[in-house]
Amino acid sequence: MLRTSSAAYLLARARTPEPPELADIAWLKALLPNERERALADLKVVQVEGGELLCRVGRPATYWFGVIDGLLKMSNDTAIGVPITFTGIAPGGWFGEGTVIKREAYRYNIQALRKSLVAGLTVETFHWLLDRSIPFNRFIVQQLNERLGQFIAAREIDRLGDPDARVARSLAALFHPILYPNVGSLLRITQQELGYLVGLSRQRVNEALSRLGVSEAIRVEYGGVRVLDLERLRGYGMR
DNA sequence: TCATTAAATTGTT
DNA sequence: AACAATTTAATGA
Repeated sequence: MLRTSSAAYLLARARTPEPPELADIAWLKALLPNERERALADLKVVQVEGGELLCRVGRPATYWFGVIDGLLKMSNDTAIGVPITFTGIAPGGWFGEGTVIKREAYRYNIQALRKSLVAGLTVETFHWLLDRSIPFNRFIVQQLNERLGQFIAAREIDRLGDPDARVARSLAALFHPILYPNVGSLLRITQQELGYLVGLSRQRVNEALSRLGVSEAIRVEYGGVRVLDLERLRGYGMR
């Protein structure tokens, strides 16, 4: 039961965003009043159900997306059909700027792991801001820089043999304060969802989380994980 | 608002 | 993969 969403469909369902949802968009606050006004007018917010695809490989990029609430995953289908997950995208995270800048087609699938609120800025407005706003450019540069760091870290995670360490580092990535500023100290994610992201069974994730809890790096809660010590989580299993 | 019931999530085998 | 226990969400008085 996998529903797909065309850009037109998303647009048709979009509603005008309300202040509480937009209050947490970091880059909006840095804009000049007239630029912010235009961005606000262009922003669309849609609710997507768990399992829905926001963008598909090959579709032309029409929006730059941001997660208001919920959890998404970025993945790709390999030649043999086994999808590989690149990363999860948590509240406050924005993505797709690489593709939007080049005016190309999406190179990955973005799927909602559960019901989520997603904001979209059109390519036109994105470029309009890129052409005149220095704060906006700063945000984008920082965004690209941080994400590069995260992808390099992800390569290391893949090579880690210890499942506990993989869960720890993947979790730490989702608590990245710059890429996902609105996660806070409590990340709403089920152990099943975390299993999808890390590529482990739910049982193994459960086991890993228990140990991370014992080490005081996190506290396992119903339907989520609370970070007690982000540094400890990042360095779990290293010596 | 409260009690009951269904659904989701977790911990364990 | 299956099970029971626990927590949350939904429902209706």
